[in-house]
Amino acid sequence: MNHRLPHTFFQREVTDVAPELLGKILVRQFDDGSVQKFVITEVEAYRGRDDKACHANKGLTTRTEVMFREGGLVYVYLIYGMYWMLNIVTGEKGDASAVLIRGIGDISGPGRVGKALQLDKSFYGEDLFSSDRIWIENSEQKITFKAVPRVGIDYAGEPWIGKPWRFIVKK
DNA sequence: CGCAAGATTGGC
DNA sequence: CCAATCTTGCGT
Repeated sequence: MNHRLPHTFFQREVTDVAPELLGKILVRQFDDGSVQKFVITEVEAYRGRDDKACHANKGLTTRTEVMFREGGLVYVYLIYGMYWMLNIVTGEKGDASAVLIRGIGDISGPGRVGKALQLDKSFYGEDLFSSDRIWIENSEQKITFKAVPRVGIDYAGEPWIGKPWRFIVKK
């Protein structure tokens, strides 16, 4: 029997949480009551204020405010005016770290993930343990993964570009 | 208050 | 290779 991951699972080092999320089950219950479950297949870690590729590196702003809270919350934002990125806040309060969900089930690409889950700004700050719309369930499924550099962050410069913080499930 | 750019995608 | 489309953050 699956059960939701507790807050303590997320309140750890983001580089530990990210790979462990692979193989876990992302559950979305839509407004009409239907439920869809997806296996998490690809994630990226964004590690707090020091990480120049992380939105929180510019300090606390209206947009990143939720990342500065405790792990276990949802951080969503609109990119390029059309794609909702789904992130999970990790670490202790003030860590400002998060995991970007880049792939679930057969869907690959963070923009398509947001589209499939029908995300919008109302998910900002959603609590993964108490929400009745979106949460993550544990899984005993054993998976193997590979770690490679993140994409789309050339502006961050080294050493951040080289960090192998993009985790992908191996088939 | 105006403007440039973004953790992307898909179409030409 | 570039447009779509809109919020945020920073400069004027």
